[in-house]
Amino acid sequence: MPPEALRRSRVNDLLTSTDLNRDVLVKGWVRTRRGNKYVQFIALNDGSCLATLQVVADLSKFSEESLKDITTGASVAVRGQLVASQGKGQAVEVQAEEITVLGTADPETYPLQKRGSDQKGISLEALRDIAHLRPRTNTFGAVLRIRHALAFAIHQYFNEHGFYYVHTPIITGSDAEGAGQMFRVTTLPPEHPPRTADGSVDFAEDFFGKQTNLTVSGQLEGELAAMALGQVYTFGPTFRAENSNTARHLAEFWMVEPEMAFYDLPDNMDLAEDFLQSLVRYALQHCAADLQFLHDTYDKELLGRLQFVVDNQFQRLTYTEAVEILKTAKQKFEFPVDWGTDLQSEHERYLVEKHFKKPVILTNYPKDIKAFYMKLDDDGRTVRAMDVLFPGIGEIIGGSQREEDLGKLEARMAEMHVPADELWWYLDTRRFGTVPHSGFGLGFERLVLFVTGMGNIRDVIPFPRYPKKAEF
RNA sequence: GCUUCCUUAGCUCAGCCGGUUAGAGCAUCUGACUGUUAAUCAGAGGGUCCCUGGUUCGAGCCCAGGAGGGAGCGCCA
Repeated sequence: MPPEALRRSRVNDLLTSTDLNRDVLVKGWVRTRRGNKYVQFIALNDGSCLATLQVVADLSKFSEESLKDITTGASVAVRGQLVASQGKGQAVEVQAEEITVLGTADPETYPLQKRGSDQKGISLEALRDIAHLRPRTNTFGAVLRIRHALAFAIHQYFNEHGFYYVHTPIITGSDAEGAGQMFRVTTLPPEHPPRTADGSVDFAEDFFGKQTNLTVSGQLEGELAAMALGQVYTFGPTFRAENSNTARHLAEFWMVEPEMAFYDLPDNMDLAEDFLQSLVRYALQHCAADLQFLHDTYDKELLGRLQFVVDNQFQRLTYTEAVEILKTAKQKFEFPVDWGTDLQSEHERYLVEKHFKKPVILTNYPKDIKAFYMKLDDDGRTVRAMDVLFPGIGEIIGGSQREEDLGKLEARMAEMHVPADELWWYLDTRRFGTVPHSGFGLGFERLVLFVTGMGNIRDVIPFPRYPKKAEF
């Protein structure tokens, strides 16, 4: 077969191949090159897996000069024989016949040189400054493959359970969704915007003829779709203009929001629990090598923790019961626990990591600390809210049964100063054929954070956006 | 936004009580070595000590302001 006819093989396929002693073509990026003047070894990675393929260059076939540009980070195409490895450490290797350098990487300026024998490489913080190159590291390759697998598993889960994927708008005309500060979307000139008679900016002149923002949630539109399709979900970008500086917040993140007609709160909890367990199980089954690497490198309890979540039921209890546990806890808290105030993250951590030692679903929060659309309990004091709390992450899911009674919903909106006239279309769902329904929001990066065991949410999204950072 | 810590070579970090010419490991470069495995061995090059100002005979070190980053908290997913 002439070399031109050879199809490129992926590194992952070659490493697992038992079809040896054949011509192969591989292309990828050089991780390291080592050897002597007689034989050189090139570790080649193409992103198809964590491992590298060993390419052997016999110096009787290659001049030292021709290998000079094969440095860490360079891209190459290799044609050669796939053979059983002569050395230890790998089953197969490629005896190179021909190596073409596709792109060089100047060793003096390419920042991702191999790690030293002291094991100290470039820190995760330093890698954030070169986020355009960090996918080439073992860590970010593993994280991005796991991130992909989880996104795929989400679509697969919902598809298999009769949910429809709906696309809710990114630009929204209402700022009444109540989930935090919003980013304004405008085409008005920032220097001299048109003004109304009273001097304020005249948004009637703006692109949409009104003030518009980036969405903070697709939930309200998701509810509209659920009132026709039954079970739906959204999976899209979400924007919060909060000045949040933590390892668990981003200004731009991806959120999964299922919304189900005819689901009450227990149905909602059942779905959330099965959903999360299925996703973690999927990652364990399909990302074993990448997870093992992250386990060995960063977090020796990662695999045990993931398996535990899959194997054990989540602990369900009401907010009121949680407050009782916290009040009698021997642990000293910085903030006092009082019925009616929201739990601090130290309280949530105690419940999850110390008291129950498993994921917790807290329900029936006081109505005054939750959103207007949550269904009021019969006692009139609490609402049918649920927060799923995970170890190390805190709140990974927030959801509720929605208030389906028009009168009660309007009363809650009035109480909480939510402008009902702007949400006339939302209220129409309660006006025409209203049904009990529920839903929740899963922070996708928080899921990736949990599954990868990474410590900072900025390291589980390719190009993180947070206060003072929109590079790349 | 608040609290707190940090910023010294490409990277990870030392740097004593304020005292001569700024230190290590890794990386890079050069050389050696017939199958390496984070190769090994020998040598070399590499510095705006984050910035600005101040104190001092003398500042990487002390003081003030600024910038950037980490961790914790709040907001939440």
